[in-house]
Amino acid sequence: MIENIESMQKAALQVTVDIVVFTVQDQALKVLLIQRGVEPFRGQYALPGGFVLSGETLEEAAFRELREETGTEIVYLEQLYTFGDPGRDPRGRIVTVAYFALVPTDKAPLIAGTDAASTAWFAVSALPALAFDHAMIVDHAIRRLRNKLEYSTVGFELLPAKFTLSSLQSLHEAILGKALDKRNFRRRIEALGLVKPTKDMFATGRKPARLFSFRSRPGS
Amino acid sequence: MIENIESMQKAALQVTVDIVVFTVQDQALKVLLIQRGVEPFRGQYALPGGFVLSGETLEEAAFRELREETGTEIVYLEQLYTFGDPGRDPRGRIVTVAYFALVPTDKAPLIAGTDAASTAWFAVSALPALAFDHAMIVDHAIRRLRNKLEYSTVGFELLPAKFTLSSLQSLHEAILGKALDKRNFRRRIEALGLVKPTKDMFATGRKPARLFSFRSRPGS
DNA sequence: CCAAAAGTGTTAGGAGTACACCCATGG
DNA sequence: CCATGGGTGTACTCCTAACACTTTTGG
Repeated sequence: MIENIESMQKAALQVTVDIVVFTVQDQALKVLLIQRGVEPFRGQYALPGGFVLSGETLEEAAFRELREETGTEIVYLEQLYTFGDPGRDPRGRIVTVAYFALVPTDKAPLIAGTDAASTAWFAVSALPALAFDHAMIVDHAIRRLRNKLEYSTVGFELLPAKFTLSSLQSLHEAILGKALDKRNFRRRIEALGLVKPTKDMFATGRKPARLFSFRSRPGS
Repeated sequence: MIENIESMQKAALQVTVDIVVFTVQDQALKVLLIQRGVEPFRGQYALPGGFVLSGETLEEAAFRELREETGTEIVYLEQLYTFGDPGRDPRGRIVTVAYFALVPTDKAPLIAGTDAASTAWFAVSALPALAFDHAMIVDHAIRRLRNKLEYSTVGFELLPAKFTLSSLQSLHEAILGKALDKRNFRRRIEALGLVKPTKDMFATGRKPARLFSFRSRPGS
């Protein structure tokens, strides 16, 4: 730790949070981006984010920026990694704490945005050029999300309260970018015990599908 | 991202790095701590660390602080988590990027320290009270280390260039804090293919033990 | 010859993967 | 009646975990 005020001053830096917000729409994993209205990188897309205020935690800053910039209702937020190379921002030394967030498909706003020129969802398979080092941040976030899906339950948060197993499967397929075996998928989900059948059916295609919901706590 | 200089200034914070340095000595997982010479928390132990300078990356800051404060030769460094709650440091708003590091047993200095009052290794099972929120940071680091040991090769870095399988096993046991089955452990290590036998034997106890070394690249 | 650590195989259970057919419904 | 997505079971492989005895050496 530091031993005197002088070196503390010397080291004062800017701290931001940037959030990689994911949702799944039309069978594709998508990221929320904002088109910048000012230099640098004017006109290019960037992650939502902004400076951390003195009285708030890093998480609070992330929530606040999302609210202000996109009006998005987040259901999951997790710290990702901190990027702090000098030169990552042409305006000066800025350290950013990156988060990743999930929004349920049915709550993902098509547009919003208060202080940002324009916000839009982009499929991760077709991202535009990104400002700063945001391409690297998005890349980290995608890897983390895919990774977590294999050993945890992250991703469940992207669905509405009641859902079919087929929709859960296609959600996983969209995130992972590959097809999954139906029987193995259902067996694994059942073994996790995090989901329970409801009385309701969903009548979309031909045969009605059972709707499931999340079990809040483990145990029956 | 931010849109004007004014709010940038408003948000200027202090950024530090803190490093949880692990080694294994005497069958115990240990952490390097420094006794603070100044207020706040004067006399209490804290993690090595300090402020990030304007021209260096976060990693470089971590390496520099370790060199300056402890003279320790690190073989592994990984970013852990960023802690930034207001109030975590009584001197003001300080965001710290925590790292965890590993030092080989044979290179862990018993003492060192240039600008710190006194440095010492503490077994994680018997830590003193720590300054700031450092207890929480150490806790995160231990969980991460134990976790990584089960699905990766982190921890190998703690051994000298040539080592016996028994010493590798007791290293793992010290980190995990539990006993492992000798045959299963050897089978798993062999399956990983990261280790190869050398011609040398080690004659400590009664029956001499084969010395192994790391294979730098996968393949024969 | 004995104490102490080195070294070595087999079996059982669980998790993941590959694979194909019948069912219920709306049009 | 048929097209469409819903729903189900079995066999194989691989990884993990439990478990005990023989070998080599120094004293």
